[in-house]
Amino acid sequence: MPSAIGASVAPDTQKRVPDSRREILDAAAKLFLEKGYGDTSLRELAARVGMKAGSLYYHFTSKEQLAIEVLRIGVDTVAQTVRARIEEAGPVTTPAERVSIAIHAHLEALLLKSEYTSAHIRCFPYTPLAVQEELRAVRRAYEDIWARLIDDLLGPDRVEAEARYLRLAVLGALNWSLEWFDPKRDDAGDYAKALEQVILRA
Amino acid sequence: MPSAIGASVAPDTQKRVPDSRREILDAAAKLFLEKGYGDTSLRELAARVGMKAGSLYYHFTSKEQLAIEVLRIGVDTVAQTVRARIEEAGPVTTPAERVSIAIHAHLEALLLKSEYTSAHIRCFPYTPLAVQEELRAVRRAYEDIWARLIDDLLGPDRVEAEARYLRLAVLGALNWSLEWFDPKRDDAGDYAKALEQVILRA
DNA sequence: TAACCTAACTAACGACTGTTAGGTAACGCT
DNA sequence: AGCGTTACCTAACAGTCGTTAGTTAGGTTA
Repeated sequence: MPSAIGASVAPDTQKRVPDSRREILDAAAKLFLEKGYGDTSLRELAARVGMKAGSLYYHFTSKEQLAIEVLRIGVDTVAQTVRARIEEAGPVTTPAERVSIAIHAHLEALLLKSEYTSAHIRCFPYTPLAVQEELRAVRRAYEDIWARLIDDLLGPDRVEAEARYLRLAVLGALNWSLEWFDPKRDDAGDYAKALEQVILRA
Repeated sequence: MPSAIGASVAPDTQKRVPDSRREILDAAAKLFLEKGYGDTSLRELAARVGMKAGSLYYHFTSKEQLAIEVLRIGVDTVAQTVRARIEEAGPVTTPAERVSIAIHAHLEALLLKSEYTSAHIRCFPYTPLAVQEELRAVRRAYEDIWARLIDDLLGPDRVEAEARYLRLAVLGALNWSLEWFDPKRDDAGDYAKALEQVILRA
């Protein structure tokens, strides 16, 4: 009776096995976000997923490797979110429209969607140098998306240094929201709109 | 020969005694800035001022108290810098001029003047709750300066929520500069001017 | 059934943490 | 000359850290 077995398997196809690895990554992202890298202990992390500290080493070779993986997912998430939203808007958008879309998408990933992204933004600077090295490429790739967006916005007779400062100002206004955003009080979309208004007047 | 003694004392009046307490605070600010609160060890801090860890307890009652003192100096410095610059400009300034002055002053304190201020900005969120509690009032006082500045800029028919978002966006763009500012490449005044241009178009 | 793999466990290592108690030189004041 | 204070030291406490070695129960495959 293979059909009966097949039928009984069908309803819960995607995670018959409790995916411990993903659970660890999820919990690590949350802990890194709320405590930072150095103050996150593997024992507390293990406890949150119902394990002992030593068992984590079955899934990851070291705390640094774990951090690399978490923070990489963080950048990838926000980068893919922004790219996807711009793609969805079609090929005939103005530079200003694309900047607006990117602002909304960045905040969506940072504040609503991904603890990985917020963990990255918050604790990257206090991570061991080996971790920072490992993430340089992915971070650079995401920065380049914004460099392109801002360059298009300012047009061909922009001053390069000013474009850079504008980009960093926008990213600062976006990322700093982690420090004050309160879901009970604030709305990510509202803030995106406010920010978009300020920027799209130049 | 009291006059001779008096003359010999005069040249070095202000710090005949090497002010260890201030040296510790200075070194702590630097360490908090580069490593964060949790990863700053009292032994390394002591080593930087030529002491042993236990000796720090002659000057401070705990690591938390030390952090409170460092971070408080950080806010006080930036608040006094901003207030002083606005004061210097005289009583007949426009709201836009005052915002411009505040932007320059905030960046001056954050990036050039005070490791205390940058230490505060960078590691406040990862500080023990007791420390955060202790600093709530001073932080609030500085926020209020900016709330006033932005309110004046937007005028009486502003929307309260939008004023708040604008204020947080500006402070985000300012504070985030800690993450990318490189004295060899960047100029704090230039960034201030770029930022001022973006903001004073609304 | 025997061999192997998976996913966890326990127990311990050495290093490091903030903190405290007690000791000790050097100094100013009486 | 002696006393008290200042500003440090040494040594240790109890606890935590990341990490490793060795073990074990349950499932899969030969």
